[in-house]
Amino acid sequence: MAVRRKSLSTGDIARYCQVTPATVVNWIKAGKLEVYTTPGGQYRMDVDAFVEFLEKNKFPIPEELQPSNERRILVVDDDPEILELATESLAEHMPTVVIETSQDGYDALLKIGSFKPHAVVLDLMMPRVDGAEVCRRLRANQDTRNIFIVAVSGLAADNELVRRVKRIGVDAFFTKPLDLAEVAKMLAKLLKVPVS
Amino acid sequence: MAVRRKSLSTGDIARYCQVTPATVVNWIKAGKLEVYTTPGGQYRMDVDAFVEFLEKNKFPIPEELQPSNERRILVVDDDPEILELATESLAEHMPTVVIETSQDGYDALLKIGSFKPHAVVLDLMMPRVDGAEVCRRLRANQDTRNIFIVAVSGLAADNELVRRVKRIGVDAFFTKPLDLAEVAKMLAKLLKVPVS
DNA sequence: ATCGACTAGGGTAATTTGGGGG
DNA sequence: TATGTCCAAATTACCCTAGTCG
Repeated sequence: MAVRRKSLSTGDIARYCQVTPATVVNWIKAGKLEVYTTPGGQYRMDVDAFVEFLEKNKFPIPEELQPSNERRILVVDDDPEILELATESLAEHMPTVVIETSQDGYDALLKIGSFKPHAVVLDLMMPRVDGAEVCRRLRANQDTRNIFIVAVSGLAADNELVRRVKRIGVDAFFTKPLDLAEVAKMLAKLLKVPVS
Repeated sequence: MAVRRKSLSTGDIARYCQVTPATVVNWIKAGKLEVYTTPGGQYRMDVDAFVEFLEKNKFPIPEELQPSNERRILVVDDDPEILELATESLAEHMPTVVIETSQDGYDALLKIGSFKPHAVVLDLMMPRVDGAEVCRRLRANQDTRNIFIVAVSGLAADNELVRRVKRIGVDAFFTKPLDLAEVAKMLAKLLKVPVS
């Protein structure tokens, strides 16, 4: 089940059902879909209602909509020591999640594509890769825009890079040195998993 | 933009089985095909279920429905015009492969992770991302080291960047302007697919 | 006679295209 | 600016029924 997403647009539904958005609108106008509209006049559908609809019509249910408790987190930092500490701490606080790591931005992007994490803990100061740009790309990309981004930086909160990242819209921001218990708490809250 | 369909209509099935759509509907009504219906009342069949059906009935399985034989190519270039030209040309020369595109290095890395191409056509001169570094990372990573890399550059072959890339070990190198027929020939050879 | 597949027609569904506003 | 969405009209594809063929 998509963690972040609670409502779907016509485009989302269209992709899931392998039809065009126009067709979805037809369904809505024919009263076949239980939707509501935003003040701006756009249709939204509840994920649960959509899954129910899929089941009723024997549609194949996409993997990310199927109930599953697995949560995946990718931790990115170029310092292997921090990486290990963070991983251990997060694993201890959230025993149910699967954690992977990357030491640089290139590997992180590759892993995001294949590992499909629900959340990324991202050190913005990566060598040779622009952390803010990575955030922007993740938000711009259809397949990755629902990934929670927890940004980490050694810089102060009023730094230009940091401001840029916040404008992009990360879900949390921490400064080094990291309070790993706090990071774990935030991740647990975002992913709705138990924390210990 | 050869994108793989995940669901089939009666017309699609009819073409594959060399019968008329009406006959396919008969099969469906006789319960021989496992389908679902859109809210509008049109039949859809899952590709996997269809392949299973074909196997059970000893039908020959069309190339493009065999995921195991599927060959995927990712084309990366920041110039959308070149991207389109290249994609069209490659698709024409190698009708059986699936082609995806990226306009920049960040997206390329994400796509390599998720799309898992068998070959990458990589313009080395990407904005904000070091093309040679991407090559190096692909070669260093266990999951990506077997991806064929076809490097492309506007620079002459004795340039420093080019020498660096060649040292890393790409599978082919082309200079712009591209001879797309030659690129297709090389890719076909690397991937062992028929070329037309 | 029966069965499975094709044909033809009317009605419906889905896609395509282009334009406009958030 | 770029993306996603909404709408409407035109086009293509599909469903159903009844009838035909072998």
